[in-house]
Amino acid sequence: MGERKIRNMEEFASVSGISRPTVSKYFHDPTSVRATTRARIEAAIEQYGYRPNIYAMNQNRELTKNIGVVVPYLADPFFGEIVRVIERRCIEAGFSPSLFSSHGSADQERDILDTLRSLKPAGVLLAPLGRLSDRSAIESFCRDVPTVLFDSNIEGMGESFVGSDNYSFVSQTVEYLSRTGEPPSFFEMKHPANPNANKRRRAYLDMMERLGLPPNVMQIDGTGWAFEEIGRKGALDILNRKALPTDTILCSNDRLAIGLLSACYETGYRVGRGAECDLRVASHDDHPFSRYTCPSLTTAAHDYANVSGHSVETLFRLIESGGRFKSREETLFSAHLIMRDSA
Amino acid sequence: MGERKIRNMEEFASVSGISRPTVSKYFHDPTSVRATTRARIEAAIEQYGYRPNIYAMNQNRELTKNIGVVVPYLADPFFGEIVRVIERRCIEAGFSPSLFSSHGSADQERDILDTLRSLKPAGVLLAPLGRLSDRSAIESFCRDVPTVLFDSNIEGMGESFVGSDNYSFVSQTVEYLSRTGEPPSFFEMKHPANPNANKRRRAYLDMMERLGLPPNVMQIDGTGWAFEEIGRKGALDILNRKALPTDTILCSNDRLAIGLLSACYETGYRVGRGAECDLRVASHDDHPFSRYTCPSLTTAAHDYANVSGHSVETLFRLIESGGRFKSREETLFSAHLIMRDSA
DNA sequence: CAAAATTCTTTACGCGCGTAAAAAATAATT
DNA sequence: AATTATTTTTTACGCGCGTAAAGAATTTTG
Repeated sequence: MGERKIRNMEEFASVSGISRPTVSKYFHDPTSVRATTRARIEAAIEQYGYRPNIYAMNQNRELTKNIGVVVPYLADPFFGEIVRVIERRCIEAGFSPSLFSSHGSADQERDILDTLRSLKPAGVLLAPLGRLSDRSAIESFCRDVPTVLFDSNIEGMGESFVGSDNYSFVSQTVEYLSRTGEPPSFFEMKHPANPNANKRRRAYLDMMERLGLPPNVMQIDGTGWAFEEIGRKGALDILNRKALPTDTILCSNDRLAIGLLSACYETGYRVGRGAECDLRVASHDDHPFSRYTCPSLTTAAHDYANVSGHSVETLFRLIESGGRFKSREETLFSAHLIMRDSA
Repeated sequence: MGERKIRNMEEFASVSGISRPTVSKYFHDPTSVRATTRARIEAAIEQYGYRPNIYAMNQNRELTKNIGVVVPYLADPFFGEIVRVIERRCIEAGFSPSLFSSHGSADQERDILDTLRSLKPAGVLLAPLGRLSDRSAIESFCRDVPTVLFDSNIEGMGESFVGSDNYSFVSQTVEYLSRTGEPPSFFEMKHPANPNANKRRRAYLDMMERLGLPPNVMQIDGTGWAFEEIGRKGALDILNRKALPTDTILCSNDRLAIGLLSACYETGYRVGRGAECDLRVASHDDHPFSRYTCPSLTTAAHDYANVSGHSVETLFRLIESGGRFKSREETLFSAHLIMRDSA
């Protein structure tokens, strides 16, 4: 690598001794040219370090090799992990993932979709904000761009949804908690932004009814994505008022639970399943930090690998099918219980 | 918005009643055309929803309006927050930020730089992996693309570095801890990936010497970016061996501290500054979760706003200066102590 | 109101690459 | 070796836009 600088494909073709259309074909799909030709091209790439101009490449192509990945909140390590897997798979499959975070704002989400449209991506993996999302913006986007929703479902939008089965989360935690101690009260935000939260509440109520137990839902105030702080404030309020209905709390999600556990620690409530403990706490998501709470958090874990893996596979199938499925697919993966020390 | 679909700038120019070169000029800089012309173009944009093809736009332009943002580890909420601020500022200034995460891998970092090169960005904000980074890859990249390093410095690379003053972190925590109780031992990884870690150790040793106190450094095993787990394992080892040299521990960073606190909780060590406590723990970074550890973590906080803000401003200045500064700038922001319950 | 300054239109070319079609070269098959 | 199948070369055009130059239109200035 070094020599003189190659300016364009024409020049590269001439120094590699292959015609430009063949070189172009190679960059579109290396296996589409004869092995000996491929070797010569690759030797020249090695030597001159040439890469085609991606802007010129994409300007005519109706479908680029770009894949858009949109998450609601990047500072949440949960999405950080999901993104890592998705990115890797996209690159392995020869796509260029572009990553976007709505940062909890519907305006940003809309802007991102606008930007994505002009990137002409082959497909998009979209984890929408949820309740706050601009439905019509997403709807119109999904009409134009092959889109797979993940994490948060919005009925009818996108060609497919891949996520976790909220019922399986809650049924496992409720079953476990009520089998091993007092039945749980449910701890959640009054106005959750994420549709999964509503599914979880309904699953809780359903499970409690099925088990013949009295349900109890604590709904705390707060808006936005600072779930830990919301959970902490809400929990402090309840604990200080000594308004705990049971000695077992099931949180809608781990980030609320992290806040709640910090409130318990501050107010001296001992959390765990030992005899000396005041309170059991369990939750859902298996947030990367839930291992490090005090005590470590018993929770129902997403099938991370399958959710991210299947999202990507579905999008690849969608792209190969020309951007449309016959009917909208919904795939839900079951959770599995992670027994730790908090319950 | 609606009408018929506009295919290109030619068509858009004709429906808006303005010539194409003028329209092109407008999209390059709206203030460069007369107000009345601007109004007519903007009315047409509103009506037809046209956006120029970004690939065609960028194909000739030597400098695009793209800005690359590279962080070492996106699942770390610290970087999630930084990225949020940076993105917003870039967009406000009319740039299109593209976000990349090395996910802790030097190979990925190199690939990202390769990709970025072909994106022809106006500039790049790079938070390198540190010790693991492929120095020569970064060096050659910085020669070709105007780059501002942030968070982790690599001597001599990029036109500028913006980060936090590690000495100010450590001097504040050491001073505070040794003033209010036993002087601290230092808790860190034996082979830290991040250059800040080495600066912090040296600052610790320096401070202790200055205060005339005996230093004590505990170096734990472990590689990679799973700092919490590394911290937990290392702490468990020390606690179980009852090998704590002092009752005060200063962690190199919050993620290690989070693991250490979880180990303390597991093994029954009470952390805090009360008389009933066994141990004080403090740390550095003010990680978004350090507020929610048990007990909440006393730590030295990055000047988040200034680090991210000044990084962006510096890059803008660099771009305006044609991509080169006369001499390499280094800007360090001081930390401030956040007193919480752990020490 | 005329002259000067600014802005816009017309015309034209080029960027780097995709891609189609026909001819030529190479490889596989009999 | 001759035929056939596959791959490559040659030639040529177009994509959507940037941009330069010269002239026309508009606005500002004196």
